[in-house]
Amino acid sequence: MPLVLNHISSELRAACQQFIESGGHTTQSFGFGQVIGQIYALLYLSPRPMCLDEIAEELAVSKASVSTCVRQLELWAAVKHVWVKGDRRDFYEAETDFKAVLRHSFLATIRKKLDTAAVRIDNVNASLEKALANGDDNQRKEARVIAERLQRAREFHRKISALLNNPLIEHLL
Amino acid sequence: MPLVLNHISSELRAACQQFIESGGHTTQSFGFGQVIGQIYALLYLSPRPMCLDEIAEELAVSKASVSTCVRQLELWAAVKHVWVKGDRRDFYEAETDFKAVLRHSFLATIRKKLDTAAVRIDNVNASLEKALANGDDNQRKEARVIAERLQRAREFHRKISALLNNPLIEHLL
DNA sequence: AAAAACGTTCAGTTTGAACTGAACGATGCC
DNA sequence: GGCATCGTTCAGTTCAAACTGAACGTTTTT
Repeated sequence: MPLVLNHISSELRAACQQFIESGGHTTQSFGFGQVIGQIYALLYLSPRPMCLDEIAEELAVSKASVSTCVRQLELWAAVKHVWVKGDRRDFYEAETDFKAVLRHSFLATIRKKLDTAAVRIDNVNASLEKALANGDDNQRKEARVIAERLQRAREFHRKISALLNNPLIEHLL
Repeated sequence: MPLVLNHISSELRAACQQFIESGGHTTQSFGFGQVIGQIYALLYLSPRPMCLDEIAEELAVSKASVSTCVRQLELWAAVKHVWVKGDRRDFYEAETDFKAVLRHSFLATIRKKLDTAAVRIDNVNASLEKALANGDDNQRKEARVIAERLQRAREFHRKISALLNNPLIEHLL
């Protein structure tokens, strides 16, 4: 059992496992799986880079999960690929700059969701214009009221996007 | 069929349904169900308060879902209870102040998740102190390194909490 | 060239949460 | 008092996403 955390005291090992479990719980509560948080927490505590098999064995999960999750973490810039000379296995270590991780993962995810929502609202607007053009007077009046509300929703959406892209936020961290 | 949106033109009705569907998709992508977003979108567009049965019929979902989701929306201050005199049914209308909704729903949810994460990290710290007290020299050295990393994680957590509670954010909206 | 090691992929399973349908208690109506 | 209406609750179902196990292609080793 080449467990990375094996040589440390049992109390410390328990603390690390709690931390890893906590990381898994956190990511799961945000809609990403729990394995992804466990992997990041493990790499964050590990004194040296780890390869897929080590991670899988340490966390007792399948290597398939580790493969996909590590790729996702790499997309988020949460882990970095590390080459160990003389070893063709892929080693990974955690990005300890939380701000960078947050920027590439959480905020990026929210931005993406908001963007798809914006596209959908645009489609609504298209339908709305047809309604404004075609209906009779009473219908146009109704349409104008709803158009106004949709306009407000769109404006709010714009404000949220601006807030997420505001560099001030990262300054506050 | 006492559908609220029935008297409007078919084009406008299509636009509303798209908007409702979009709302459902948005809330679902954030981990709340899709019904909750559909209900809010429907009430947001509705010119008059609606009762549970009307909502259920309009969205073609069970009244049980509407009951629980409306209660959740009420917790978030996203919908308001409205009494119609001479009618003992519960009517609801949408809170159109998006900032208030965001404050009570999304941000509150994130704060809550972060708090539970903090509690878990505190537990880790407790285990860590035992490790620092008990082990031999080498183990204490290891523990100090990990303790430092946990300290950084905790510090970052504190910053995030501060950011979420920073009134400046709501100012930016 | 054969075999072993490594990472990826994909179909299948598991799991957890959303959603439903039916039963229930409460409240107003006749 | 009997009956209908309304909202809630809870066990059961459905459904989607996470996760797994096995197969595959590629690269290295002997």
